[in-house]
Amino acid sequence: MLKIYNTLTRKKELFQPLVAGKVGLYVCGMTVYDYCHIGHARVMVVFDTVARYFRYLNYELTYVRNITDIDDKIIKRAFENGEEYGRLTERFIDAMHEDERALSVLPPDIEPRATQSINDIITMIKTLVAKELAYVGTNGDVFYAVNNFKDYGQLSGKNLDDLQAGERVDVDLAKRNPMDFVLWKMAKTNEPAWDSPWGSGRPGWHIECSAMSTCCLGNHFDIHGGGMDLQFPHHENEIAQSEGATGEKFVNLWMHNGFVRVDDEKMSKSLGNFFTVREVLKQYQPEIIRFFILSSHYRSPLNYSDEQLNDAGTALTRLYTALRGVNIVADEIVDETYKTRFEQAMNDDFNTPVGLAVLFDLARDLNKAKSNDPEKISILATSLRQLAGLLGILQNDPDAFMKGSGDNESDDGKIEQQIQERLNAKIAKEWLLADKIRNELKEQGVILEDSPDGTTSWRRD
RNA sequence: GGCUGCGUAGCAAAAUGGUUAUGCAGUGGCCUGCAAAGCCAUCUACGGCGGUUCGAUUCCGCCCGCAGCCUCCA
Repeated sequence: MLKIYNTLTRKKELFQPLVAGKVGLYVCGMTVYDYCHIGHARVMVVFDTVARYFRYLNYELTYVRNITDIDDKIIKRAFENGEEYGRLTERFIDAMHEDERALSVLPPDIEPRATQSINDIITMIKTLVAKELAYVGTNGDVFYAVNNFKDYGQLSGKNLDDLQAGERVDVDLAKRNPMDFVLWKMAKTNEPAWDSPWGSGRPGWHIECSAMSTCCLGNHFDIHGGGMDLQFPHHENEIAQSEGATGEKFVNLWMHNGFVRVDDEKMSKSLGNFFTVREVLKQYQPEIIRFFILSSHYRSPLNYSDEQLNDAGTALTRLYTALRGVNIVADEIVDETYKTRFEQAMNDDFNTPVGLAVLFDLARDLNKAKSNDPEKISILATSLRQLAGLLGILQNDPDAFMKGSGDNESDDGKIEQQIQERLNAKIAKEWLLADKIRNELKEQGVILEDSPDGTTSWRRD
């Protein structure tokens, strides 16, 4: 039985789909004016893992993740670059998809874009205006009137009276209430704009997600997710907009993932302490990043450091070492005990660290079977690979993983050649020469492992 | 000021009212020409103070510390 932590109730709840056997999942995606950083990678990997698990449980899943391709920062960046904003967003959407593929993140079923949803957005704003939940401010922008939505604050546990509006940012005098937020923003000269009943402008940030999610999944759907920082005001505002417009409950279950931190501080664009995915990929294999992300629970903070990434690499190598040289049989059944343990972990709010612990136990069993119980090797290896597949790891060829990527093949050839020389030295019992070759390779980050049958395998450290 | 959440061994990270997490690192052993990998064994824990309980790291209260949100942010 799958249990998921619901931010709305602050409790783990038994997951009950609105329609038996089906799940609608909406996740707030990226604003595309820069490369994805590790924090974005966490959202992608976490919800990809959630999606994989729903499918594994045989749910018919519709996974929607939007792209914010128009907003103030995009306009600003495009202006700075002297670039047309649409070109800028196309570039970064492509880059995002590249990063995604690298991290074995499967594409969502629907990837709606704000600029392609303008009609739906305008329709929703019209409804809100008609219901007096929205009004035109003194500057012509359309605002949402938070005072007229009685449940405002239900998700974040905030009380309108307790919020200190204006403490950190100037209150916009065009609004009736400082907490009111913009639905439609009037365009300045030369800004991208769309026609609307309120004049030429563009949608506010929050409204696009309300419009796109209800369009793709219906007025009322199962799960909405995103980063912790979106809880307030973004998701709170989405609830106000959607429930205000449709009169129906918006979302049953809210999932929020924790932040990636650097030196115990949130990784964010505004702090400038972020590492982009492509930057990190130069140093670490993509699977190591994925493993690193899944090694902590999705709601916990995740501290980014070289030490952590190196540990993740070592740990992953242990799993691949267990699989090395073992023949995986495609139609072999998965071991029931491990399968049950793994499912119990995942059923408990997607507890991937425990899931990984199960994989390590499995790997140890497999290593033992190699010397004790050859008949079990096949089922254990297959189980390891299949269960790991639910996390999107361990699907590569073990040798390919351990020999690393990105290095050219002539290097590999040279290494093989030196290994052969060392094997000859070993046969001649010239231990000094053999050790010298091994040390030289070690200097280059190549570790040799002799096996009992007289062959030598190697991996990159 | 208001609202969340967190504090576990050298590091990372889970679960749990009484019994082994797991990975890395350390120590001892097996294996090996020596290593590496692997296997076996083993040392380091639950921020502080009270309360509930036969028993609390686990539940409750208070305190201390940390992070996040209350502006855009995944």
